Amino acid sequence: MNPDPGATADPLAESPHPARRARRGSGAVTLHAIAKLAGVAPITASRALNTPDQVSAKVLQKVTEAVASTGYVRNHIAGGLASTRSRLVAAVVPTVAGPVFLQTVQALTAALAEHGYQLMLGQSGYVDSREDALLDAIIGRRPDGIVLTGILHSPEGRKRLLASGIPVVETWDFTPTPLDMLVGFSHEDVGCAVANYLIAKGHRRLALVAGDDERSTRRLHAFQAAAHAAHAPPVQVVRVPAPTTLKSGRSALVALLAAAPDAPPGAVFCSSDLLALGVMTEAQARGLSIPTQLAVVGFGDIEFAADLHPALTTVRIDGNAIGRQAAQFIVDRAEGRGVALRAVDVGFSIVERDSA
Amino acid sequence: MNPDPGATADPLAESPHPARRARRGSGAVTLHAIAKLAGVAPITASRALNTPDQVSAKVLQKVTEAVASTGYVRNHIAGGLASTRSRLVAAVVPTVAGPVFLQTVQALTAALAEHGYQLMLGQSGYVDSREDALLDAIIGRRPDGIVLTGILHSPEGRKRLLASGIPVVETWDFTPTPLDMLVGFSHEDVGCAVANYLIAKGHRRLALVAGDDERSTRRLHAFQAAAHAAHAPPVQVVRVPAPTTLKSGRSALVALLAAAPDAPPGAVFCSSDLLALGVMTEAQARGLSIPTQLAVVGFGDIEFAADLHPALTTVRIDGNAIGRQAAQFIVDRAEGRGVALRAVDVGFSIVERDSA
DNA sequence: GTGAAAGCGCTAACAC
DNA sequence: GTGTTAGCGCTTTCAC
Repeated sequence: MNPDPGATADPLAESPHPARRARRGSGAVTLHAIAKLAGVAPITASRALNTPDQVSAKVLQKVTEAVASTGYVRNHIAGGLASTRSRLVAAVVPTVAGPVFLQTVQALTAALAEHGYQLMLGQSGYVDSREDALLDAIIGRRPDGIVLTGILHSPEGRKRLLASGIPVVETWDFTPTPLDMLVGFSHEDVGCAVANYLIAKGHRRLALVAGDDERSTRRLHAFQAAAHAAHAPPVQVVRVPAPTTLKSGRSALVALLAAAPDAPPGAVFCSSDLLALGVMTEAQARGLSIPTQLAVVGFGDIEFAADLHPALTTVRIDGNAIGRQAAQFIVDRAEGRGVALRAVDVGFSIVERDSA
Repeated sequence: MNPDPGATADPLAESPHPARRARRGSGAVTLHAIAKLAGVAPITASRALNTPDQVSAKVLQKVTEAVASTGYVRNHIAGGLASTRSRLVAAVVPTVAGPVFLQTVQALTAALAEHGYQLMLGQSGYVDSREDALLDAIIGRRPDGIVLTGILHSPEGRKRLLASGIPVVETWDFTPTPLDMLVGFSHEDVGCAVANYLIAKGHRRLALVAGDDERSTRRLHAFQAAAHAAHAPPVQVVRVPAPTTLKSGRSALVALLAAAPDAPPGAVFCSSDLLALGVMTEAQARGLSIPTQLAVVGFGDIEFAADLHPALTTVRIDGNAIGRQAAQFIVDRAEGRGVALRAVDVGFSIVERDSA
């Protein structure tokens, strides 16, 4: 495999021990070999790679050459053990398949990579049982930080996380009692803002289609409260199982129409853009005109929301900003920088397009 | 932080060295502490955790109790260094934001977790420059395997991967010259099959909207060849930049219609479902009826393809199977099991719905 | 600016 | 079935 022998093999041959045990090792080039090639101590080679300005130019050059000639790639596993800094960060999502957290994961991965950190991905699923095993698997890798997106169900799990001493960033929410650090926004404010937006547009008969997860529920309650405060009639509600799909959006509109044939809603707020697309699809299939007969507002500002027909009015969350800020929090903490700020509210905005 | 002192602190106090250096360690409970608590040697505690049937029931119980009482979580970093098996697997995708590889990543993550492996995620982006740095970051973590989805641009990178000796699985393709292991399907066969399908449906004027990536190009060529073989008129082609979007699908249909106002295509094959949704959206906006005036075929069978209106006819790839098989390959290799098979063709199927 | 020694926490190899 | 020993490959501490 290695077309360049000689250079890498010899330095190890003159080991002082007269062959006691045969321990295999990985066979890869080690920092020791680099040091020998460069004629310096291992620690000096280490410094040349990690903190180049702590060594002389001559040493730096020799080490660099040795690295280039051998194709050495440093072993972060060993480094992590010695320094108790793995430069690994874990992200936990319910599932990667959903479109919601993708942008966050993408931004997180990219931002971490810039600082030399690597992302580990864990899926908590929608079942509690897996969560504990996942947490053990993660903590066992001693990441320098854990980013939580979506909820962590078990209180047991929260305890374990806390006990591990690993920095934690919770995202996509803005709870009053964070585990550690927090990057998110208020779901209550979203529900309230959308209700007021629709009411300001002249709508009275409001409806809401929402997943049965906790965050959607919070938006729902705030939405209802705002409608009530504006003296609008009671909000017509349909809950669908999470994760939300286009299909459940279609069914939800059917249910909505069937429930009140005489007084159909004039506007509906969906707890995801996919749900909204489902509502729009069903409306179109039934010849219901949007936004004239039914106004639709989504949530998430999915990539293609602007290009739908009609273009979807929705709530935009800056998933990118969340990912970047989460990365920043963890890197700062790992680097030992004292962070004054522990919670960031990235807010949201209602993107007004054609569907409402 | 830890509300349960006493149990964990004492065993370490009687260290034989009269305090020479102060090395801090992580402060977490170690296997040594567990062993002391259970009254056995560290290696025995290790065996109790890793290979429980190699120890007596009594020892197993004592160790289990010690683990429970201290909340011990084993350090995989240290274990990985000692055993040269990190139980980490890297997956490289162009970007997590695209819907294409999500199912694969999800299945991969889940399947690996079942075997005690954890996924590291790397984004190669659409720029070559990042690739080398990413590869170094990955190899430096000494994963037990690397799963490649989407193309690896640089031949330099391929060389590095090979030299690292890490098992590699390439996915979503079936090339004749794999780096190592392979799970995918033939893009040529897809292009050919779709062309024949449309022709069998009586279509003659075929069009194709495709991303400018390599795989789409291969489908494109096969599609053209099959159309030509069936004596159909030349295929009308529009290329769009990768990653494909709903928006570019809309523009593509505009371009298609503008290019041949007198002889519009009767059927169009899109290189992604998102593109197909864009074409359908634009068609609907223009009052063009699908499938009567224009038949549309997508690629990928995105989650909501069946629920669109009209339901989208598309090419289904079993991303789940790809992810699971890739995990199997890597676990088998890591476990030292000789694998006879090194390449699996998962095939594809045309899912006939209403749009074509 | 450079180095020697020790050891991070675990497991492979060899005993018994 | 269990223990002893050495050491994975790196970085920390302390010393020059």
